[in-house]
Amino acid sequence: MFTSRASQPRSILHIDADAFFASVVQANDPKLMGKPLVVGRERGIAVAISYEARAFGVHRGMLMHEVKRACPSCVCVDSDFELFGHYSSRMFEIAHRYSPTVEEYSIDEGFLDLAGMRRPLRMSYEQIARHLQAAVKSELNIGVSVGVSLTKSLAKIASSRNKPAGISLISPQNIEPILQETDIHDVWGIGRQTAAYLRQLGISNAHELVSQPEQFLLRNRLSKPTIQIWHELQGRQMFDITPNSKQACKSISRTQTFTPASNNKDFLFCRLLYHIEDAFTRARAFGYSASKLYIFIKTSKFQYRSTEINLPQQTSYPLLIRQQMHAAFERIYSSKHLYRSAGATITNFQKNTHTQNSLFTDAHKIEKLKKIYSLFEGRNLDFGTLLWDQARAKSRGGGKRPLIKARFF
DNA sequence: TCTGGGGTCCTAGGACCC
DNA sequence: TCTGGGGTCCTAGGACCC
Repeated sequence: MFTSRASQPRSILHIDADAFFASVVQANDPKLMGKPLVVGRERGIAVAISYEARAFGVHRGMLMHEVKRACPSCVCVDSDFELFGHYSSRMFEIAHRYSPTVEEYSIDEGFLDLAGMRRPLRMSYEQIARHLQAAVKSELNIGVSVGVSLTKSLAKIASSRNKPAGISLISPQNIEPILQETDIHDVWGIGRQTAAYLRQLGISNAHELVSQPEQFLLRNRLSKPTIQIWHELQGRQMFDITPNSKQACKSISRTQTFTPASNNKDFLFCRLLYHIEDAFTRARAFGYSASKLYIFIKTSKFQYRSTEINLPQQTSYPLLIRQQMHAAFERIYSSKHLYRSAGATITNFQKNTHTQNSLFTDAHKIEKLKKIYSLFEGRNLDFGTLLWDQARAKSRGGGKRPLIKARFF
């Protein structure tokens, strides 16, 4: 195996599926192969677009009726995340044949550590890339683009150079012209804000960034991630490959936009409760309890008002903490604004090994709550939904018969 | 591009303590 | 009692990613 990897130059491969969702749908239904296709019908906006549809000018975020206008022959389908997940797992299974160290970065892209792999595989890096690409094509019938370079950031640039079905290697010999061709905003981790700031400083491509001395970055107060990227683009590895054993997520969020925007206090609070319940339902499915919540409401001008709630103890049942939730909501709500969405994130998870022994409630009460919750879960209902329905009925003036009479807040 | 949903990580500034 | 300097923790909010 690999003993002294640290002394070897790093070599990282980035694999990125081409139009993944659309490709999977096509691979799964050969009649659709080669046809313009859009995934995401259920939400009314195009989420994934096949290359055939892109040729008609269809792009991400387009409304479905606009898609139909731009490309009448376009086939539109719903997302099928089970199917996508299945193809994703198989793609990463294939990737594991070429390296024991694979990071599943997202459903459709990943990183492989290739250091030390040329000899056991009896292949050059370029051959490894070609074999991997060919294996995915022949076994799954989906196209991937592959980039190989010294760091994750450079490998990302490499894989994006010749999409679709591209293969690209960035070595110390060809690095400079490639960075010159790479717009600063196309560098992984440089978003709109940082790109705009860098342009102000006279930096518009990746090469201009790496040509600056570190002092320049410090003087201009660029953030830690930007400085890490600056190192990465020069071949110095800052971002490790972290093989994910598919375990723990760190937080669970739920949010939804509503129309029209509203400043109805009850309605907003009920939306929050609904999302908190939903997040906890998910957490319970993982066997998690949480001790920190974030709640936020977003104004019609896209400004966030948020706050956090720290619980004295892990919980799986948010009904136990509704006083804290209401107090937190009072901190962020102002009747002066209209709000377009509300959401919640729960975090600081612990695996539930045994039932929580209580500080602020007793075991009997928890057992009772569990029963109530399981009843709701079985019926696809929860307190949040009921409260929301109640608030909606109220805001329509039809609040004669509240679904729940209890005083929650 | 007038903007959906689910994530992760970083930072500035205040509170608090020594 | 007043003051300065520094460390740490917490919170709100940004920025970015897919």
